[in-house]
Amino acid sequence: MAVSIPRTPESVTGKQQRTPRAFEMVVDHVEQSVLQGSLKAGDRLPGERELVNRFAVSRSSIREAMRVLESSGVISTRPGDPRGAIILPPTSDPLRKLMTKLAVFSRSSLADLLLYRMTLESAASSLAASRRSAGDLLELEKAMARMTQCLELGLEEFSRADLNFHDVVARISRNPMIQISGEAVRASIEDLIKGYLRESSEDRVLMHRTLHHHREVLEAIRSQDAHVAEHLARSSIFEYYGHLLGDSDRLAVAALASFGTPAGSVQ
Amino acid sequence: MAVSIPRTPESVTGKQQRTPRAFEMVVDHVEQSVLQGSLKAGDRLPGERELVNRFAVSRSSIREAMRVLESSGVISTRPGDPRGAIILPPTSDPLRKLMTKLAVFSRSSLADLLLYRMTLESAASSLAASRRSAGDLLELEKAMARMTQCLELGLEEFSRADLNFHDVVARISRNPMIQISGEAVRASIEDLIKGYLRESSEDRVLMHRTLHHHREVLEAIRSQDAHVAEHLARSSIFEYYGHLLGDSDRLAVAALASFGTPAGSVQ
DNA sequence: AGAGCATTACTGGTCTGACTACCTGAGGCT
DNA sequence: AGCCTCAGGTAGTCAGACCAGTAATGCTCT
Repeated sequence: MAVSIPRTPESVTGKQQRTPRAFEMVVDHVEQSVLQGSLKAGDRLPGERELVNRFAVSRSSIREAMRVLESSGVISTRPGDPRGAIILPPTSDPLRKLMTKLAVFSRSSLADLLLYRMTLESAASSLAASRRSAGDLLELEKAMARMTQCLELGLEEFSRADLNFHDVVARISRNPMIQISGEAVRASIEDLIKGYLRESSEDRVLMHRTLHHHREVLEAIRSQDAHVAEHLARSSIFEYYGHLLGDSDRLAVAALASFGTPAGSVQ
Repeated sequence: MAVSIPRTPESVTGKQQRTPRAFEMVVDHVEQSVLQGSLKAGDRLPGERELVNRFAVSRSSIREAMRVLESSGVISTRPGDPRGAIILPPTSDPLRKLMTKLAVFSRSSLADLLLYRMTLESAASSLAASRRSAGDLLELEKAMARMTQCLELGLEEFSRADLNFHDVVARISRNPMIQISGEAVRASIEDLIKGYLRESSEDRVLMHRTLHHHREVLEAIRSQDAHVAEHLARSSIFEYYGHLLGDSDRLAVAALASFGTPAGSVQ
């Protein structure tokens, strides 16, 4: 009998890839199951000890797999829960964390994130205008009302209500990717400028102007004017955050913001 | 003496958050170290057994932390390496993977993905027009040339060259987020329509029309006309993939594609 | 001395078995 | 019905062991 068989016939491929680790098998299998629909959001994974039997690996390996799946937002675990890990619906949370991390590590500027966000918000507004139902309009009005209430509570509360408005618009766009990416970049920007936003005498002016912009966006969505909604969304973000940018960055962001300006109408 | 102290004074915040787990301490500590610069790319972490001493947790917990850090691209490990895990330079790789996963898990329709992609590509083209250098133009020409060569090699090869062109444009936009999201959604779309693209007698027409569109985009970037570049990018994607959509979807996508049409110019 | 090679002393990857704190659901109580 | 208790099983954690693999050490040969 052959004594020493090369682990894999990679001598052929030439691509020296490492021996797959035990936990990777488990991760791949679960991800594939979610992908193929045999595991849906809300479903439960068997307990760790049961997974040990199914995959024929030790509990350590199972647990390492759980950590990886958890960190990419596929599952969630709770100590003591006899029902096992739960499959999560796709959310923006892990994306947000990675985005923030990358933004900080690579020193990518606030301008980069704002450009990305303007792109997404304007698309969301455009789609929302095309697809909004009567009920959606009510939700938007509610979000507007919340912003109005927060006028008195300071910039921080107001910002929260502001973000909520954008969340609603993104939801109405009915495009999961735009929605999730939007949530992630909004949160990431918040993480980054936390602290930069200090009390200022101009806060009231900024908040009122923002409120006005949002009202315009809402009306564009109401009248299902996708193009106007798209344009307004861009400029409104620029108006809100532009003052945080350096001169050169501001110029670049303004250029993108100006796109779609209806010839000789809104300003 | 008090007998039973609440684990944390969260009774105040009301925000019932779970007891931090052992491996999370390790993850946070390493991430903070990288963030604060005390750990730079290329540095080595101590071996797992040494980390057990430093953090006073078991090796299992250390290993779970390693898996999390690995999956978010902070470190890389190799079996048997006596120098310990290595700190990786920040890359967009994990973000791209997560985004791709999200695109697949969210079960977005082709129309959803196309809308998302049109949004990103147009933003990338706009920025590329604003920021392109002379060298960038050369790269774009090279990508164009490759597409021209692939005219003879069939739709599959041509599509690859097409995607490459978009990659180059995205790179020139110099916005990491737009670039990464673009890569992810392009890959997802390819996965989704793989197989749907079958040989057709109209392939040559499609390819030539696409080539023409890309030439227009390139010229807009050359003349630094951001608005035209943005518009052309949208419509060119629609032209390329539109025939794969159902009627209602096609209408919605066309609506977004039409945004920014310069009044009474192109077409 | 310097190049090449076997050895050695670790490493990461995996497994086992144990303990604790905790959650859930069943059954009994009011 | 609603509340409480409690048993069973769970995730989280730990200690200890083994294996396959790496790289630096020290040795040999030239």
